[in-house]
Amino acid sequence: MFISKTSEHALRILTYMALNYETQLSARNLFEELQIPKRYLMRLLTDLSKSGFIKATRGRSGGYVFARSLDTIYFSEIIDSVEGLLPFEGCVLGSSVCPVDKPCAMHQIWEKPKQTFLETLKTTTLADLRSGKNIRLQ
Amino acid sequence: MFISKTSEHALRILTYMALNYETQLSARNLFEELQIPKRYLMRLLTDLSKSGFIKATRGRSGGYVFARSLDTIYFSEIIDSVEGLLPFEGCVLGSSVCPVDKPCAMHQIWEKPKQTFLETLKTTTLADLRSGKNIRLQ
DNA sequence: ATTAAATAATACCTGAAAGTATTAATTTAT
DNA sequence: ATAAATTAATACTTTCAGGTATTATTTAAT
Repeated sequence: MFISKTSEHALRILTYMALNYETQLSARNLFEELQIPKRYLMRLLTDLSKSGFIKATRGRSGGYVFARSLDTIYFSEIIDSVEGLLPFEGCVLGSSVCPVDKPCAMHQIWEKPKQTFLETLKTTTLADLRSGKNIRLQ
Repeated sequence: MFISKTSEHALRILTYMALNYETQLSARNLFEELQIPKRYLMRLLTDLSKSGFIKATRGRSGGYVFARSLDTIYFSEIIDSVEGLLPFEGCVLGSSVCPVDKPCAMHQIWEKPKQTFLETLKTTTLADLRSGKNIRLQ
């Protein structure tokens, strides 16, 4: 729950790569480290290439490295590219159930933690993991 | 996402019932108000009966009323009975991926909003909806 | 007694996400 | 040139939450 398994995998892949961004990593390397189902992992890597986060080198000594600077890749963008951020931005009970003029019972309960979560996602980059800089919490 | 559709339905059912707790409501009544798929709604009502939140009266003038006082029913208990609270209490990337001694990349990001959310769930009852008392946000 | 209107139990269906399989394309080492 | 090691594309399979269908049971009005 909370985030899809696919987003979960994507985050694990990219955060691991971020902590080792100097080195090109192959699908095999990542599989050994992350234990994400191999074929699924390979597909996700291709997806992440297409999305422009990483770039692939094919052929015998191929593998993946980041296509962009780490400090430009926000956690929000990663989730957004995989499953979209919209579901996180609406109310827990969905926007149709929770119109602005008559908020649902969960609205207040969810509003604050949601904002905190989204804010952090939108202000934290992969570079923040490396720098050891404390991740901003609110 | 975030909470399952089934929890979503359960919350909508119980919060609506809470705002009308004086009156016995049938599945038909609730269907007309909530537009949850009829047969699914009926099954959920049976589940909520078994869980002890509401009690059913069968037969011609049957329907549902609360089985317990509203101020004893916490939002956390509702979600817990439907899908369990555990997934909400662990880390975003799952506890196997995020061991205590080596927290995952998302751990810090999620920790604070998670606590706020859970705290509110655990301290808010259905009675708080009726009383109009401001729901505690942190 | 019969019928209508309600809940209960249980088995089945469906669509989408997660995961697998197969084959093609690319590159480098030999 | 050939083979080995990699990524790419695409189609297939599996699983499960969400939703349906069917039939049984209970109760009250007539």
